[in-house]
Amino acid sequence: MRKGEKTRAKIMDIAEAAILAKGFEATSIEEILVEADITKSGFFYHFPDKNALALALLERYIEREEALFDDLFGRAAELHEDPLHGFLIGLKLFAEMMADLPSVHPGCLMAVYCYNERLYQNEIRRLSQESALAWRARFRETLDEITAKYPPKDEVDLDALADMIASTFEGGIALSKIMREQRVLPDQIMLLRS
Amino acid sequence: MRKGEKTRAKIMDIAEAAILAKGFEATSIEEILVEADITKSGFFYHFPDKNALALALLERYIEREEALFDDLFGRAAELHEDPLHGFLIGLKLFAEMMADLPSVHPGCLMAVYCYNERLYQNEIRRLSQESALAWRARFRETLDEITAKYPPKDEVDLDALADMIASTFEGGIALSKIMREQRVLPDQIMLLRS
DNA sequence: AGAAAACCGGACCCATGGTATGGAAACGAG
DNA sequence: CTCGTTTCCATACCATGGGTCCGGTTTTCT
Repeated sequence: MRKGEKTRAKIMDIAEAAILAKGFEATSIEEILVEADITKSGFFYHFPDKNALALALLERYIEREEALFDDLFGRAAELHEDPLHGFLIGLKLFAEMMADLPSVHPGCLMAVYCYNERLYQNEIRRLSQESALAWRARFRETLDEITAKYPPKDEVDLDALADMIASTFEGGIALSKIMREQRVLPDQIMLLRS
Repeated sequence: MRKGEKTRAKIMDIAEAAILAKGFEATSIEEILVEADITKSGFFYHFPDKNALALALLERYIEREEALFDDLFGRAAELHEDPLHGFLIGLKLFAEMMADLPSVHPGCLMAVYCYNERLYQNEIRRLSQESALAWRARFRETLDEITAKYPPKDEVDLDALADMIASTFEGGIALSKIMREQRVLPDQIMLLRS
């Protein structure tokens, strides 16, 4: 029982790195087998097909990201009582984390899939959409707290503002990758703070 | 000479739509042949391989986008003498255009390629990077004009600010696609104006 | 010890990208 | 009208990669 999960995790680690680096279809099962030192049968024992792998990766990715942000903004909230300042600290922590990456951000799995969307993967599309809505809800909550204390001068669509945060991440990651400049993403996050 | 270019354009039109909808690798040459009503030989007469098609598409895409923005912000600048207001009008025009699309934005080719980057496509990576730098330069120029007239209160990195515009587009497009909500992109652009 | 879990081996199928060759229409310039 | 170039078509073929099948073997847990 334990061994199987270890192999499964190994496959997923290798696959995730390769997929973020090269794209989903460009990552062959064959190369995963070689790196994981298993056989084709071994792979298909864990995953019925490549899509199942993609789905499992997405699920794990979303879980991890949410855990990361829970931790990050949780710590930030502890550091500062005020919701606005807590939020700003959280963003700063995140920007620093991104700036500390060994190279440019490896990429967002959701974006990879959204730009590779094959029709038959509707489960993946659903999960992505659901996750994006969760992000909106998460930041919306924070924004509600903030605006309760600091009413904005003029009317703003809080949902759109919440989306702006996730959008900045996605855009920053994409631009970072395209320009091959690591600074872009953290810069964008810091700009968002203003 | 003329016939050939027509066929070539036809192939590219079909391919672009399919690639934006499904991704690069998910778009088979076969389906393009069927839709364009040509044979395999016909295809490979125009493009040595699939990568050449990808490259040609990217080149055309970048040209079109630049022409579009030249036109958009050119018209906006004519409408208003002031650089800041001209710029804001340009953004609004763009947001309206995006909101008027029949469905969600089909996607950005650069993003598709950046999330599908195979090692051997360095020409594509180079072109994307170059184009992104051109966007930065373009908006940087506008920002220079604006800040010359309206000096910002506090120090800002104008390059990062210029990147923010492209980043908002990329992020907005990605989120639009992921959430399958058309409003997201224009909303983000309008938010950028503030 | 014995059942279940976690693989290995290898043969096989099919879709897809790509090559090679030998032509046949279509078209433009002289 | 003709001749060469451009623009394709037809067919056969190859390699790679996803995926199936199935029988066997080792590991692990109870």
